[in-house]
Amino acid sequence: MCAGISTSTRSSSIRIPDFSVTSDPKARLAEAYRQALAKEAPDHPELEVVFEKPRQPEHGDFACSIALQLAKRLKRNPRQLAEALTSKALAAFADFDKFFAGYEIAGPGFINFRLRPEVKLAAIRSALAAGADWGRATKDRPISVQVEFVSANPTGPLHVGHGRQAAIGDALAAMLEARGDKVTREFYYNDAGAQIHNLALSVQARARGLKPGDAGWPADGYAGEYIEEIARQYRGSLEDLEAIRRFAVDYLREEQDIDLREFGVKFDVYYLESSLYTDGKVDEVVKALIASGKTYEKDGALWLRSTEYGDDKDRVIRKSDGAYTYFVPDVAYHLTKWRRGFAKVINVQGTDHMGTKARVRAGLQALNVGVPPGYPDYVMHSMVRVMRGGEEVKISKRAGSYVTLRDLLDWAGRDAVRFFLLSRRADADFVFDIDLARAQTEENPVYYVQYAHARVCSVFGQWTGNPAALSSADLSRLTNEKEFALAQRIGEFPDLVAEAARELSPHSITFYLRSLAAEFHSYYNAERILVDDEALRMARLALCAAVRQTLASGLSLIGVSAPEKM
RNA sequence: GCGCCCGUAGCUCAGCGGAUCAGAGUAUUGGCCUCCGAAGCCAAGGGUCGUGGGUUCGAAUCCCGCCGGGCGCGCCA
Repeated sequence: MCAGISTSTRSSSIRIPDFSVTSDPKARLAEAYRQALAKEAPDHPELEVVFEKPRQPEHGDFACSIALQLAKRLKRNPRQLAEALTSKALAAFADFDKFFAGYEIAGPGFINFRLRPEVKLAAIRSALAAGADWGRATKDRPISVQVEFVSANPTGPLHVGHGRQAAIGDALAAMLEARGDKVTREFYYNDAGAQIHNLALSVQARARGLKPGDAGWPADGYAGEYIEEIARQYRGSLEDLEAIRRFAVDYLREEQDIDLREFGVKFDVYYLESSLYTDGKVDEVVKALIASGKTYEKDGALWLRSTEYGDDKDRVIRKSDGAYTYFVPDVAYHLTKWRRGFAKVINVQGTDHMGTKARVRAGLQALNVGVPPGYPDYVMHSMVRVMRGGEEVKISKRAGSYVTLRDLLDWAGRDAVRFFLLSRRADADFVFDIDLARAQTEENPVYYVQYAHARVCSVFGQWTGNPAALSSADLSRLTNEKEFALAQRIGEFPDLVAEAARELSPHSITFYLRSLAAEFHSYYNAERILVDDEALRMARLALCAAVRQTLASGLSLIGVSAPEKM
């Protein structure tokens, strides 16, 4: 929210203009127009006043099309309405001139506003004052949010899809934290059930000298090379399947942890599916579902009428052989999330788990314990294809049937992999070009952003002044358009983070960083920073310091390093 | 067959609560280092936004059909 309060004391020096304005002029403007609209058109409360930054700079800094929307409903001339709304709105906006250089009614009825340059430049002070907290916000009443991601079965190495999830989930968590919520990162292990049984059988078979395809090899056995490694290192009895299972699961969990550490992802909670059985939570859910009256017996199995809660078909709870389906622990697990007090839960999953969304929500609704209908949220991401040398890579030796996260890290490194995996919308198909990610000298977007940061650092490395003095630099010495644009871009950062967090779209951070880096590179080539004129030099250094802070803060949100040298 | 998602420049992709939306990067071509890092900058060419309708003064954006692609649709997890 717009705090609207400037806590900084007015400087006594008359040489320094007032840059301490922290009110959000856009919010003020929108509010003024909302009130004007309420007077002009009380019958149309559905109309929303939105100010946006026009694509083309000549259309000003903020633009609004409310007059056009209203004209349609009132069947009146949009330009006249724009004038009428504006005169009402500005009459109520006493210090308009303090923020804005002017406005115009353009085209069919757009209202365009131009900020005063010093308002744009004020972002520089804000960024410097905030330091590492730039872009962050605090909430009076933070909510408890859980982001569940990766959640790979301990049946093999992590694949590229898990990598995408790790990048997305960790960035989402960081963004939500930055906006003031309390975030828990959680990993759920499906360490019970048939797949784990297959894993144990596969390791046992390998240990007995069998290979995939041999007579006696388990029907759904795992063929990857890692099975052989596990079998080689297992020292216990080959008859003790339970011991083999435990060994294999521990081995693979450890291996996954190593990859995640290298990727820079840490989890607060690891939740084991098996604990849901040992704690009795699975039984509890079954009883609760039966008590709900929404179950029925058919063909020897127990079913839930999940279609009554938006699922596309009813689900089996207990199979005719007496065992529960995976549906039950899934619901039990999500019930624990609700009971653990997570007001908001975001599950990051691949689109191959599309079906679980309706199922889990339906199961929670059937329990009738007050869980909201849209709980939990899902961010579904599509699959990753890997290209190398102009060809698609489909398998790795180690995993057998898929490319691993480790392959990606070995080929391109953490920063490039993170940045790349976040440079697409989650639900967009994604082709990971290894050759591009490896390119250290050319067209690599990661280096483009990191280079901007290193460049700023390099400038500061050649300057011997006192950094503390930057905060009192005379910003009115900044007078060219590139400087205004850069400052304005910096000023957008907090809103951008808030918006990306709300929309659950970490990719917009990477796009923002590219724009910011581009504007800085352009500025750097056009103007010299370390000029002889000391006041101008200080002002430009202050701008550079704000750029550096914004790049560092943005990169940190997506888990990419901000190097001082490259 | 049903459900969800996706078709935007040669390639990889933004934009998609309509308007001021035809964009970025890359590739191609041509310029810029005696000067803070050329991993950079400046400029040019390149697309009837899959397709056909509809709503609208106005559609890449909303609605419907079709074509093409992905993922689901198990008493597997």
